[in-house]
Amino acid sequence: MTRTIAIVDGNAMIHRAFHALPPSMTAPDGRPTNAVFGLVSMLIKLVDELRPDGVVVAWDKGKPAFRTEALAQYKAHRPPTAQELRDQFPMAKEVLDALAVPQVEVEGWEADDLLGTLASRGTAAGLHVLLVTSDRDALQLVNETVHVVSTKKGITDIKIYDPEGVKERFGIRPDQIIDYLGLKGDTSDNIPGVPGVGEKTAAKLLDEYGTLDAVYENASGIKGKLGENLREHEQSARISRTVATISLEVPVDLDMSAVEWGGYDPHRLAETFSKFRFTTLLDRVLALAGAGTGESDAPAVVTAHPESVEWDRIAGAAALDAVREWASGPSWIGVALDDGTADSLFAVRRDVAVASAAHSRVALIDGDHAESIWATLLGTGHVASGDTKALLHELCPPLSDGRCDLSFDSVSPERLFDCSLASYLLESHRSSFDVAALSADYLARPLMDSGTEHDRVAFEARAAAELAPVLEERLRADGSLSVLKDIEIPLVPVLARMERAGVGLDISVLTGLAEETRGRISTLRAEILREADADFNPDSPKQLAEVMFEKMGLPASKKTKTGYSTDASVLRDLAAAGHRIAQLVMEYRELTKLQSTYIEALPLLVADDGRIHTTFNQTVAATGRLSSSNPNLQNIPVRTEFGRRIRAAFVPGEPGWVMVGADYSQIELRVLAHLSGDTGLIEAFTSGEDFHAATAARVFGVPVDGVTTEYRSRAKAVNFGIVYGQSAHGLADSLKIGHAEAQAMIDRYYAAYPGVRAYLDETIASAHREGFAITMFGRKRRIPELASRNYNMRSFGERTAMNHPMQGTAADIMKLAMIEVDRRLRLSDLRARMLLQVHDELVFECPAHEVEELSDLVRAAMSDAAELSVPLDVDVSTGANWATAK
DNA sequence: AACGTCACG
DNA sequence: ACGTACGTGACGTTA
Repeated sequence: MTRTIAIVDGNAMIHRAFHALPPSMTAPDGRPTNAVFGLVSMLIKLVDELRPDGVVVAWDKGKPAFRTEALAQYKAHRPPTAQELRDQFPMAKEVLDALAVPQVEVEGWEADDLLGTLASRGTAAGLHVLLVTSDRDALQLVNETVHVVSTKKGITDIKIYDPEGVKERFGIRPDQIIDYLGLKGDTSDNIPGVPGVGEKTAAKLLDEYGTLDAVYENASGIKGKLGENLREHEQSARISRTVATISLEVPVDLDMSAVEWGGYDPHRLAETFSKFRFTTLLDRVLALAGAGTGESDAPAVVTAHPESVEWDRIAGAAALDAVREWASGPSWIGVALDDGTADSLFAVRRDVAVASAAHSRVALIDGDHAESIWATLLGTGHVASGDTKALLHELCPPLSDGRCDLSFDSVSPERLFDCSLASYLLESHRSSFDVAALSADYLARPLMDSGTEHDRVAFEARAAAELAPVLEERLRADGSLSVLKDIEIPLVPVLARMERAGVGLDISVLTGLAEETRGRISTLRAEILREADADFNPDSPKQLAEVMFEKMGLPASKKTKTGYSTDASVLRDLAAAGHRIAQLVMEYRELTKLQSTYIEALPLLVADDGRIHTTFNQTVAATGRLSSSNPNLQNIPVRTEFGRRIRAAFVPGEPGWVMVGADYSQIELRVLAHLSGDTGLIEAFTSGEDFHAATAARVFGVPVDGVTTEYRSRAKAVNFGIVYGQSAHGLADSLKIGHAEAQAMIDRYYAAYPGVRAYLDETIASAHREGFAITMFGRKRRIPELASRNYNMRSFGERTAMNHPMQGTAADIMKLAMIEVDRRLRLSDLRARMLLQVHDELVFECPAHEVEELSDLVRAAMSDAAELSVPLDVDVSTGANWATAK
């Protein structure tokens, strides 16, 4: 039997343990022991779960010359290790000695390099090697017989990386890791990489070109800011790669084949552990006795869960036939896609698994033949999956001109079931909606108890087939089935089309802004340092707080968990008091934020079709709103003049086309008017007056034409407050007025709109009774905080209960509107396309001559999306870019 | 990984 | 005597 040796990066693990555990545990002499305790717990867990035959711990001892010579600043800016941790190194070594775990360190080498060297020797000696480290660099060493064990959250939750695992997590092969690190850099080690290149871009480049060298052979052809950055920082990338490369040739003296776990002297172990007060750990070690000393050779007993007996698997022509047969039936069939393997530079082949619960069978369809079954599956089958939108994207590959063949127009929502969406409606705050988690919670069994990554697709398809009827019944019992069938599922193809369409980005607009901004940022930075008379990093809130509140002695007002706050409200007050540094930092913050988040980041995300494709997430926001990521196109700047110049970079994709924006006006407050039935509020929306002014008139008891700007802006703040679940403190903060004054305004508001008060009181009462808040369309949000004995938690729950029906109903209405707009667009002859949704706004592009027809269509569909007791007004505007279509 | 900060509705 | 306005995602720093 092949022996397995675990090699632990002692430095990485002890650091992780130190930060993960509270410093409360101490040895009898008062020295903290949290890091040692964590390191040893992790070792015990490792031995218990993975049963290696031997364990070795490697330590840093200096830095290798090849790294510091290549990069003088390597790990140079690291703050010195905390004294509380430094004290624990000798203790850790003593405890490991007592455990009879061999420890290795070699002058002038880091633990990483020892891991590399020992792994390569282990392989040569025919051993299996587990590298235990939280350091990503080690992933370059992964192969069929060397795996990396990494800790996830905390220190005892572990993840094992084999070559497939690396591919799955990072999108690249282990042998590409050093090139990846060369491109991406590593801030914590002070390795620069290429500016603007992060995880995503590095993986994409390597996926496309294979190696760093190949990237540079083709660098001249890479366009935009990315190409520029790559060319300009080639040396940096190459140096970074050198530094990130782990040595396999450290002169270390250790006979791997002699390493064995369990050779400790129990008496000495008991003595050492009691010295550090590790009594619970001692019991755990002794309970492991025998592990690795013979018993571990016995095969582990795997008890299969009675319900998880494997279904039949069929492949090839039989699988295709079976799928055709199942698709004609009325039961849900489960479908899952694998992660795909790159066939060539352009094509990714993704295998498909299709499962039928009625037949207890899974059909495995090879990616090469998948295309032929999609039409059958989605044209006639009842398809259940964990990610319907992904299936639709798979079905709708981009055409060579970058457009999409909208062949899934024939897909009927009645024949789609999405397990993630179903469970989202049942428990919108779940942490995970993937099929594995749903299987555990709704089928009461793990997705798979054994098997390789390749089997995962089959198990997923099967779980989807079994989950669909279970979830459907749960939703029906909960009264939430119609939200799934009438809103969420029909929205899926709409979102798929929008994602696929993408939005045009004029990079030259951003390049222009970048040039203006760069100079201004460095000037501001220099001025800040001069004003402070100190050299520090103004990007660091911690350093900034130290400089402003300690060195310069400015008055600190607000606190955060970890120290003094330097946020915008603090800076604004300081600037108003005449402190120039605060003014400078405010401007610096505004520019660096826009620079790093938008101006530099967006051009890197332009796809081959010249457009940006976001992802709309349907299971993230607890209220039923969508969210947008990679990139987030729902937070593109608009509030400042400079911000709007960024928004102006979003343009139509074809000459002669324009952008069209359509916004709901005050949708949440209109929903409140409807839900509360308050006659005053309804009147405010039907009178045709400016809404906030009308509120001011009522609240302050003046005629509408006597409303001053000050009154109006106060009324506006109260209106906002209502939507968020009013509190006097919050209002006082936002208006910078006293608590009593804020309370008085709220009282006047409720006096003016008594129906609102009654409605909100009843909403809270019902949420307490039922445990959830609910929208007009039946979307529930569970609010467990309402049952809390903690006042703050409970208050939070009550604000949530008030906010959910307004934010959630508005989200429902917008989703219904999108479904209807999309339907009408497809029925029309218009070439117009819906591109983005920003909560109360939709963004389109269309040929200039279609503007009028599109505007009418959109306005009508949005206004009619729900029947309220107030009109749903929609503002439509058109422009050459998104900034002017506003 | 967690935190502070800030972009949006 | 407490202490917050509701909902998101991304970036840079820090530990």
